[in-house]
Amino acid sequence: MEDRSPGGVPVELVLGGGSLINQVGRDLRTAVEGMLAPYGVTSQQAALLMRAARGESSPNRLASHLGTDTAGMTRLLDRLEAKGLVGRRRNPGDRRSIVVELTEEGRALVPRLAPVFGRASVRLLAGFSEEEVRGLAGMLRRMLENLHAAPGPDAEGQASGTPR
Amino acid sequence: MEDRSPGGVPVELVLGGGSLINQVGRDLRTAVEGMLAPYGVTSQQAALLMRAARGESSPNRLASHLGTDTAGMTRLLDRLEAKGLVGRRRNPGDRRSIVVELTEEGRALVPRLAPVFGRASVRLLAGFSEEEVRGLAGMLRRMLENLHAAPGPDAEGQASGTPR
DNA sequence: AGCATTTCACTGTCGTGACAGTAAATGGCG
DNA sequence: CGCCATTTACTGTCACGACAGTGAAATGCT
Repeated sequence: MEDRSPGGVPVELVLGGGSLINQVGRDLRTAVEGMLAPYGVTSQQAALLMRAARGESSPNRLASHLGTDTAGMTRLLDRLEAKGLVGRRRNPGDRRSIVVELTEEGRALVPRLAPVFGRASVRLLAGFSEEEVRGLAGMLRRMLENLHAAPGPDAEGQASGTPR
Repeated sequence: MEDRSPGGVPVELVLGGGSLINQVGRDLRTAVEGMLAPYGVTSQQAALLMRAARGESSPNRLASHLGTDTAGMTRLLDRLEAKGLVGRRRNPGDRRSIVVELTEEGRALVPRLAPVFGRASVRLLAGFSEEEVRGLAGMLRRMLENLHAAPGPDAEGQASGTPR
């Protein structure tokens, strides 16, 4: 399809863990983590707390929003439970599943976390116009779609409805 | 709920591990790893082999290119050494440091790895114009600079007119 | 109803990042 | 020349992310 000459593609965007995209992601994560340190939570943990505070209570669904799988969720919840920020409860309607609940302490922490992500955004995107940010977000979503599309070199066809 | 920070910045670009940037980075990594599976190496390992083949032989410098630190490098080299793809040698000029050398097997693998990254690039950027790719790369670099710039909790006077 | 299939959370394992701390080797400097 | 700060690779620890496999519960099918 409208493909591009492989030679023109900057491979450093993709190269291993040193890829630009991964580099930005990691540094961003590290920066956020530094800002969250005073609250004793990591960026994943903060993200989970904020999601859960908004009503998402199933590990399964939380996992998809947080970019991990249920295995990772189990341990993430373990750590948060150990910190006394969340609790697990059996779902009476479906006894296979679990209800994630914030503790008082967890609930109290949430309002302090959101601003951190806001400040991180501002810092990350300093000097970016709104249009650039929109363009960036759009490209990121397109890349995500490209990756989720057919794994073969001849990626094609693939309606919408990304699984995540 | 406040989903945007001042300036209309979408917080989901930054939110925890579910951030768009991290998501793309991780999915890209996973995709590349799938393509590399036949060769029995991960994307980091492949990236290291390619770098080392180009003459970079100091763990210290390799680490910076691969987006990790010397601690990560030590273990990465451990794994590659265990696979028989690289060898370590003491640097006679500076006995603190190490020279990373590809084994025959490692050297033989390198030519097969590069095309994988090329194909991954093509797939990731399917439908992108060259101009978009340039813009994307530029924005990624600017974000990197922003992150490295102001480590303070109070974003150093960048755009958005943060008062000092 | 009875059985196969799915779904869910969980456990085990591997590969990475980030950070702290260490020992050996260098280099500068009085 | 001897002392000290720095550099280099390494070890220990924690938090993830991906994948495979498990047991229990819910669903679907016959």
